[in-house]
Amino acid sequence: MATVSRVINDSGPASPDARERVLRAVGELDFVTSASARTVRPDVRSMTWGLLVDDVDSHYFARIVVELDRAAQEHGSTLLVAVTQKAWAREKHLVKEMASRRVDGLIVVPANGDLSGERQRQTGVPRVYLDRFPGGGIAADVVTFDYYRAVADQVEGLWRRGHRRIAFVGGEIETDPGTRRYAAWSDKLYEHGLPVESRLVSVGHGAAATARQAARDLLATEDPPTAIVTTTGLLLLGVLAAVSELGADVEVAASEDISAAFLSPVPLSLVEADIGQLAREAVMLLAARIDGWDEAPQTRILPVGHVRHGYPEKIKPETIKPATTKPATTKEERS
Amino acid sequence: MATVSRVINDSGPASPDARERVLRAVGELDFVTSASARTVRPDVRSMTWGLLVDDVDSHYFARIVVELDRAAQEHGSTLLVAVTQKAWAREKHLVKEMASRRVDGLIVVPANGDLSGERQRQTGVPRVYLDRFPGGGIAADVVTFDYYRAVADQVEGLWRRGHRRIAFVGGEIETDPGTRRYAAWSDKLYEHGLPVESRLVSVGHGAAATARQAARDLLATEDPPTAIVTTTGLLLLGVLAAVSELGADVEVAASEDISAAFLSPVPLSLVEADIGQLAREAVMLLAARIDGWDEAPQTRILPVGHVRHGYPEKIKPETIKPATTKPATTKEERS
DNA sequence: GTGAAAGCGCTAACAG
DNA sequence: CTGTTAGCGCTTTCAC
Repeated sequence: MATVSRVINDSGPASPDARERVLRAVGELDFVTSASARTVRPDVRSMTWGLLVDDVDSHYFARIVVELDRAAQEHGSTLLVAVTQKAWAREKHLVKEMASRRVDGLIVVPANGDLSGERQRQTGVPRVYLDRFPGGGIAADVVTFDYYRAVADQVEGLWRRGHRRIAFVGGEIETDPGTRRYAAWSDKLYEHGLPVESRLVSVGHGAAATARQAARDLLATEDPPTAIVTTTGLLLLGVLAAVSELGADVEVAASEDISAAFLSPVPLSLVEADIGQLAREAVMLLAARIDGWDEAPQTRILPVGHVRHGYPEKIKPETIKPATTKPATTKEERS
Repeated sequence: MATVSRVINDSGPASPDARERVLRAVGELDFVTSASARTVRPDVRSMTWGLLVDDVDSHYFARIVVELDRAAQEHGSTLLVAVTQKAWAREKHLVKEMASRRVDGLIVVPANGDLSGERQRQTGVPRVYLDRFPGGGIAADVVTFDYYRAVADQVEGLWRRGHRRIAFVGGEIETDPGTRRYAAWSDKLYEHGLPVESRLVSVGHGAAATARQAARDLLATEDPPTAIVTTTGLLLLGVLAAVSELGADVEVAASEDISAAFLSPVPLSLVEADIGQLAREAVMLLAARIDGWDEAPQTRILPVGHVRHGYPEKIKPETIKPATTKPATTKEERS
């Protein structure tokens, strides 16, 4: 038995004859060693990492899976993915499940369902949070993009191009990264003395259909926005559906890239995030933690770029209304 | 020790006192049983299934992951996903890896890299192939959609709407499901006595960019097609990019659904596949195999629906050329 | 260069 | 109801 182990793992001496006999038998029997048995001992690495994703339906998360898989592979580890379906209970369950499988480390896109601090209960497995702050005020390693700056820059751009009524269509703003995006939008408006009116805001959307209805409603008012800032690719599609259906003349900005952006009927500015870099940063951090590195929890906020579609020839200056001369509404009016 | 095991798994008697003490200790220590240790014995089920996907970048595969995850969960198993990156070598490696992790069964979207029959070497793990025939002429359980019929119906529809020059822009046609789609297109054209000219065909595309160029080239000929049949969402985006850039007046059909379909500048007909059903069928089959069911390998070819966008008001009949009166070219002329 | 043996964490079988 | 024990497949240590 010991000889077989030594041959298979190339971990010790074996005579050419023994080696050959072992390898032949392995071939004939299609023998695969049991990772389970090997990792019974708590002191051995399983060379397996776990990734817990929210939901892989979105193109963005799909890319995260692919990039992390590649990064893990480069590191010599296998990545096992499980889907939390945006459910906090399921995330908790899967963390245990992964811990039970003796993964060396865990990369988690937090479900953000329960921020009561419950997340505190860390299992011993090293963990890096991806894309979102885990909430509950817990200190942990986090790698994410600079969504605040991304949205702030977009709003700034819209302002410079003359827009004075800029609406916001977003998802959940009580949890990250919705919080950051919403804050960027409202801070920028406030900074420029623009009214942060509640009728320019529609949030809490989780599907394209409701975002579409929201955009429709926004555009149907008597004083419609000349630009709409939205967040995920999903919501963007909803907004674009409304825009194209009404033939509305607005600019649109969103925080994710979509592959069909070139079909947009209106000027569109999107955020271009280097997901490969996100993955590499997370993997580097995780690998260090697994190796016992125990500095204080790290926060890495990666910069993003912007892409623009349908600029500038499609912009019709006459459709952009001049700035209102009314003073800006007070901060209290924010919804 | 035995009592602890019994309490944790609720698998035998334990006094209220013992139970309470055990549970308290578990809580305090954040104790998680080791799935590795439990599954050292080959006769126990790990209640874990493996899913090997090609590449999760495409929206279509992302949906497969989500649906299978849901189906596995309903069955009481956890799904572990790994990405083969369309590489046959990696698929082989990951099958071993999964087998080593003692998954109860495997759902594989075959990478189709090497059809030399190597795939024959089945490890003992029950396996169901998803979406594509594994190739190499091997007999195995397969669950897939009826891509032949899907494309045949689309071509038939185009014919009925008067199209007589119908091009094909596809991916790899030597392997499934490209083979089936290409065959459907060419069979239908042949059936209607239309020329299956090589200049109406451009295949082998794996990215939107090359499909775009191909569509550009097709549309730039002196006798351009009035309709383009394409396959995946990726290629469709390429084709739509060319169409919208040239302002071409063609109909387009594709075998996948894309969420931005409503933005299409031209009439578009897409295949609508019930991925939930695909997942459920695969899971049902796999569960049966795991339970020892050993009938002959099954092939399930699921029917698909069609969705149409931009019909019928956008169709301008005068742009559709009448049928050529020349006799159809011979079958030999197919490329 | 090889083999015997211990021990990883767990559960099933059995004895008390 | 509880505790002892064997054994799952593997690697490591140690003696030969």
